[in-house]
Amino acid sequence: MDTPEKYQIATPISKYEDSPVFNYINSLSPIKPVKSIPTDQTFSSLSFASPSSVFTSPHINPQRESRFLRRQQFTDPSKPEFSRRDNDENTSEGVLDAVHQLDYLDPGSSDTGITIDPSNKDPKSDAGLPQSLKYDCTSPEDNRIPHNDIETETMPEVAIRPASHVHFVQGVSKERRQSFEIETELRGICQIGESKEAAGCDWGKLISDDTDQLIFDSSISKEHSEVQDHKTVDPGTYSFIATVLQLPHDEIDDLQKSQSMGSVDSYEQCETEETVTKSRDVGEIKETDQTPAVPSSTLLDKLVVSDSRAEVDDKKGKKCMQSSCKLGSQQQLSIRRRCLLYEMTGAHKKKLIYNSDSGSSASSQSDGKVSSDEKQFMPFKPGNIHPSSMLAGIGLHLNALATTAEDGNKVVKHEPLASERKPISMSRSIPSLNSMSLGQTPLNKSLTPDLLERDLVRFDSEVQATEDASQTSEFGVSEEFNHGSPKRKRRRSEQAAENEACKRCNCKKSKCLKLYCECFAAGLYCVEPCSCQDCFNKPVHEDTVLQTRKQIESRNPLAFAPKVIRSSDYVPEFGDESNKTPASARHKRGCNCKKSSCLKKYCECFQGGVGCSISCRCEGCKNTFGRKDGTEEAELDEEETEETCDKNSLDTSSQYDVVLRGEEEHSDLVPPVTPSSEISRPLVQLPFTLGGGKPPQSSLLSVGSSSQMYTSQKFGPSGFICRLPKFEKHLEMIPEDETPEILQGTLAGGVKSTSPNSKRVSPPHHKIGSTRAWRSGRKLILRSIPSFPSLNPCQESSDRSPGKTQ
DNA sequence: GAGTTTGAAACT
DNA sequence: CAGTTTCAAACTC
Repeated sequence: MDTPEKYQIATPISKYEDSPVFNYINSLSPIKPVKSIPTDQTFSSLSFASPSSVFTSPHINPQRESRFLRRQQFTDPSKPEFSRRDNDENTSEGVLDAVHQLDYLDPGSSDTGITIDPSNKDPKSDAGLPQSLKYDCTSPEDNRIPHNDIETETMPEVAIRPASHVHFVQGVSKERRQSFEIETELRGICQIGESKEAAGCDWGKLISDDTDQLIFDSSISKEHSEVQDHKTVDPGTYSFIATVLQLPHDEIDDLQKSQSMGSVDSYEQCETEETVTKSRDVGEIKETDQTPAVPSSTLLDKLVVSDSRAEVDDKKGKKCMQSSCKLGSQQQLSIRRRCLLYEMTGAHKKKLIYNSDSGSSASSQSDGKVSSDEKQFMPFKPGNIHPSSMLAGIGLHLNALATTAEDGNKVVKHEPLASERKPISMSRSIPSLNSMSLGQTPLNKSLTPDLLERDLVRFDSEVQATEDASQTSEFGVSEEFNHGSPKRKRRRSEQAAENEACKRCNCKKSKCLKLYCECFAAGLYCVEPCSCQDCFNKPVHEDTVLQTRKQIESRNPLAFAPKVIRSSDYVPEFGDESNKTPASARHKRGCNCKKSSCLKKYCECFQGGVGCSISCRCEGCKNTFGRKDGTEEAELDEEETEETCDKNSLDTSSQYDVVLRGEEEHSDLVPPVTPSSEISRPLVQLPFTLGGGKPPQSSLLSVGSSSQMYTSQKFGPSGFICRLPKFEKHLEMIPEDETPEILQGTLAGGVKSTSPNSKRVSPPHHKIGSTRAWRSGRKLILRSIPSFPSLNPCQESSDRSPGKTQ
């Protein structure tokens, strides 16, 4: 083992050295290069920029870097790929990966006795790297010197990154696919390095590098002042770094704690502690820098952190496991992961799941228990529902999201309402956790789809808010950002409840066994209030209902999925609930309105409180929530979709700038979005048809497909691009989740802003790593992406369906 | 509450 | 995949 590891280690190092970055560093003076900052041009270059160019012109990169870095950071969670992509870039990720790897190794190693490694690492890392990191964060000035050195190194890396980013975006899906392998390799390398004590050093370097990069980025993005960089460094970066650095600490702490604690409890504690530590870091960061951008960045960071955390948690969890009892079965580990993830996203989700599964009772659980319960439960249900999957599910079913997002509070409320109606439980059939999570969740869940559609937006926003809150809380930052107004949530929930309560069908010929029937479509049994005739949608005819459902699903797996899809994760940044507005959601299929101008409930988009998207084939769209052209809702009123398109085309250049801005601005941006603000919106339109067709698996769609769907949706709307223009102007921020996707989509799709009217530009349904998509937080979208597809070619649109690119 | 309009769902 | 029919909600009166 050791020998090979050493070799590997060497390789990584060599990579770094070999990497253009290194050369770069060597050639360049370490001093901050530069931050020439952001010239929008860079963006253009970015879009076009080939990696090589990047290498050649570090300066340019730096500019990008700031933004990109942030983005990357945001994306980081998902990014393992990035790291892989560019080994050089890996610094931050690499660290994380290393940590993960360590964790991974740990379990196995633990048996072998390797377990020691982690401890070793931790101490080292703590002593060496972490401190340095903290140092940096706290006192940038002091650190400067080191930073400078580091920066020099990072610079090159950063420069590289931009290119990688572009590629990444485009080829995310592919990369993700491959990312596994790459990650494994990287991890292996990192692990090796770590395993060696050199790892400690490496770690330190890595961390320092990361920090530097981050700092650098921030500095670049914000200002020329290099020194300030330290101060200004994005909280996010800090947090990110901190998280990275913390990992070791956390691990150590966790180990200690876990040892003291024991099994599950230790887990929780570990997590909490981690969160605390993170929060601390965050706090430090905040203290150091609280630039306006901070909030957003912090949020992003949080997201990222959360991701990292998830990883860390996993690690910790594993460690805890080992230390405690070695509960150690992989299952347990998986459970923990899940738990962690859930926690990250928010307990509410967990609750929802519970609720759905167990029924109302579960949902009612007091918060106090919830945590424990959740964890316990989590394993069961979700088992299927992996966090990612959950998200996916959520994405699929807004309903589910709504319910989940809302958490116990809402859930409780809703359930009663729903309770009246019995959801059609596919459970028996089962398999279905997946299905459940995906489309069918609604059934189990008391929540009616109606709510979903109608209230989805609300819920979504709420959910996001809750998620944010949860995340923030974890970080400790929540206070600042959390604005989540429980009140609003409650209102929404109540409203939703009302809606549900009111829901009833009036079917006469369909026997309530077709999607015409709202009850059936919602996965609910008809109830008294329904005035349907010859209704078969009753528990008595359960078999019939289930069969029918299956048939329908076989035709269209997403038939029972919520029609309105929310961007899911996009977590509104600080309390901007405004972001949560319905706008964030999109109708999965899009409407086909011709006479209603999408201003009446005939329009499903309008009904769902979401704006029309590219996927819509509506004519004369005036959807107040957002036009299909991409105009954001608020703006929508004006219509002129075409204009938007034109703008888009024009914007391309400007977009770049905007995009860049997004990073910082978005923080500020916090779009006050009215409900209409689509910023938050995911743009997503579900391509729905995964491949134009319907995925074969009906109920099974579930997780996998669902997740995919979800992601794809996000990506899907190539039209997205069209919106960009406005976005740029109005919203610069885009949820990370979306952004990457969007970017991908845009890149891949090449945007076809050209035909706003074009009725549906079929979004590429790529299913990029679904899991990641929801994950974290938001990333700023690089709006910079020019509408021109031309860029795409570089980017490997190949990943994405070529169709999009057009 | 009846009739009309509308667009999704279902069918061919 | 496109066109048509069926259906039930949304809307109007």
